[in-house]
Amino acid sequence: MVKPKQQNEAGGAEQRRLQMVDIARLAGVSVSTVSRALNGSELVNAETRQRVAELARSLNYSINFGARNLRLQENKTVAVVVPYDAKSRQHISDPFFLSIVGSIADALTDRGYDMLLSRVDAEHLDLASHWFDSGKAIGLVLIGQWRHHDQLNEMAARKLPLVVWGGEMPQQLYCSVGGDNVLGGTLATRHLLQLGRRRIAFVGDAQLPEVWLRRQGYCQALREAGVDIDPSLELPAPFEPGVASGVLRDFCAARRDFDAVVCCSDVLALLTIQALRAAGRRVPDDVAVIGYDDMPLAAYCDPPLTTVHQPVAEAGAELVEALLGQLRGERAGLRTMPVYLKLRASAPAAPG
Amino acid sequence: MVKPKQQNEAGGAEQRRLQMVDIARLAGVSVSTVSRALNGSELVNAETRQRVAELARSLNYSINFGARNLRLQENKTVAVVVPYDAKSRQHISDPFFLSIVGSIADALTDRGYDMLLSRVDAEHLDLASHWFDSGKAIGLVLIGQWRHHDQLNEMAARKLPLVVWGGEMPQQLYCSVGGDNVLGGTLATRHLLQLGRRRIAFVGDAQLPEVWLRRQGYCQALREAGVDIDPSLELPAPFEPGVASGVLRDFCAARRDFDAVVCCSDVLALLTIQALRAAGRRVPDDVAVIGYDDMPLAAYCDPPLTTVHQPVAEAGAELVEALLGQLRGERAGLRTMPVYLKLRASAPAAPG
DNA sequence: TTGAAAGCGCTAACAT
DNA sequence: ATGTTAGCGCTTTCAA
Repeated sequence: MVKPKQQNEAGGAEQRRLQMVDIARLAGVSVSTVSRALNGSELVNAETRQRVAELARSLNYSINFGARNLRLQENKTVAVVVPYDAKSRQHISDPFFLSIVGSIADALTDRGYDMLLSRVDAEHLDLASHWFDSGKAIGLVLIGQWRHHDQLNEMAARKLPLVVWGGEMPQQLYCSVGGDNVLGGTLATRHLLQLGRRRIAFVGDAQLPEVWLRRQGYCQALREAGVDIDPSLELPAPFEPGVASGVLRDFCAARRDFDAVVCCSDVLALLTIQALRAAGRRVPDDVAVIGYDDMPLAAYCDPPLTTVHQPVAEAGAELVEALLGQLRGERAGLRTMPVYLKLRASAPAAPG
Repeated sequence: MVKPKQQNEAGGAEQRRLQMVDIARLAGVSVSTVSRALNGSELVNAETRQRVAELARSLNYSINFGARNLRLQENKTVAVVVPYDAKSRQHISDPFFLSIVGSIADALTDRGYDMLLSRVDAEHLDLASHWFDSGKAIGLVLIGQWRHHDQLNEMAARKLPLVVWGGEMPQQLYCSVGGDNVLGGTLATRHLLQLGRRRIAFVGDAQLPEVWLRRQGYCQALREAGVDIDPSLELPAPFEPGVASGVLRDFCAARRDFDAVVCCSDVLALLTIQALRAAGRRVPDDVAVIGYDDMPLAAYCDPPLTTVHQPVAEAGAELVEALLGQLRGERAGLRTMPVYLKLRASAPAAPG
């Protein structure tokens, strides 16, 4: 026989956690009746139901979900995983990712799900599958594809319930939800062209699918306008401020032959503005700058950022719906959400 | 008899999840042996242990933690709860809170715990106890006290394993971990006084314990310097940018009789700078501004923010240690961590 | 060294 | 309308 250790025996801080059998005894009914009452079953006498419910509430009893889930073979927990760069030991602190997480939290709560939040080395996204394999979560939401489209495809092939925030890539087997990155890149670039700028730099690491797509949009807008694409104006800065800051300063110190910049995040835009000023150039007069994400702070920087607005609030709901759809057995589709350009002072509406 | 529904029968997307009995059958041993092998028990033959472990790994088997926890009466999940303002429907998007959450996530992961993240109405912090009552989490970390010191005290009285990020208040029964708010307020104010400023405004909602303590520090520094405290220079702006922005613009439009501002967050500092500029005043020449938190972006604003640095990275570890200590039965103590002033351009080192 | 069996807290089929 | 009972996947005592 077994006598598992009671949790808090050490400090005696805690009395044994209440369970159904306690409520049953106090109410003078069987455990099944308590279970039924608490689950609002019609099978139990209304008066009894009332009495049991009140007793439970007054004693602060709340059902043991571990046991319930085991019995029911169900689980209402979703793992949300934020990749981080293990090499640079930099944690993702970009406000955009954090906003997305918040938005997912809301969407899950609305639907009665719990959210397990964790980080994973961006080089081993597949380690995230452990949440599912161990039964701790019924599915995964991954924030960003990073450099491992391949791993994500393998995870999908393994039939892992998975949704990724990111862009649509060729040969993609996994379900993704993301903003329209190509459009975002185009809108930003087109606006700068309309301002009369012709030497437009692009800041972002095109190894990342989302950035790669934005770059497509950037190139497309340049071609439309008959402006030559100059690869030397492309700066592969990572999202981490610590690294990007140096890269940008070097670039701005070395070159003055550009009059606008498209950045792949608002934080990068901020860093770019700093670097430009350090190099003695004015924003937006000498160089217009456009960010990406429209983070809450974007309106409050100086100058306020013109930026591509991403639908953060809707994103959480979309991601969660996509995951739950998959669990219902629906085909895992891709979803691209609209984005728009938010005009502010860093690249104003009127030329000059 | 019972036949619980299998999870993914609908789409047929998923095969039955592997369990110990499957491994046992394939390895030609009993379930107990598999259990022992996987837990590295000395009781099982080294060769068998090896074989079972390899089999499990090759099949991507991973133990069902729900069942294990039920059997063992243990749980390695901690709930982290971020309050939000239900009235204004504003979610906390302050980078500082999100950084703290990240730091807690790391600390929990290091110690082998999982993190359940959720939000709660700041008016009903006590609802967070549901995570514990339901057995979903062994304890709670709450980010901020907000206006409900009382509720937190009640939760502690109920013997809920709870740690709160926040300040030390009189009559406090619950365990808190926080930066030294009084010191932070003092350091900021003292620095402004050293710059020769005498009319120093204070921006923050003193109904919140942390802000209240910072205000103590502010008042103390003023008294030290023999400067009168002018209550009309105290502006009770909330942390939500949407609301605070308007309040600050009105204030800066109406008054020019101040030459410095102590803000209770970096976001508030940013908003203050915006409002000052809109009113035609220069930062730091006309008005020096000091923020609070030292969020990652603080160095990259314009001007870069002089701010009170909070020990975010250490905070996660402290919070988690405090919680685990409580679970071990140790006295729930209060912990105040050092802060320091990070000098940047919004209130520079040298006067004038 | 291994297996059989009990039981963690809960739900539901089956009895009454 | 309520009680009895089996069993969800696991660990561990007990027996061999």
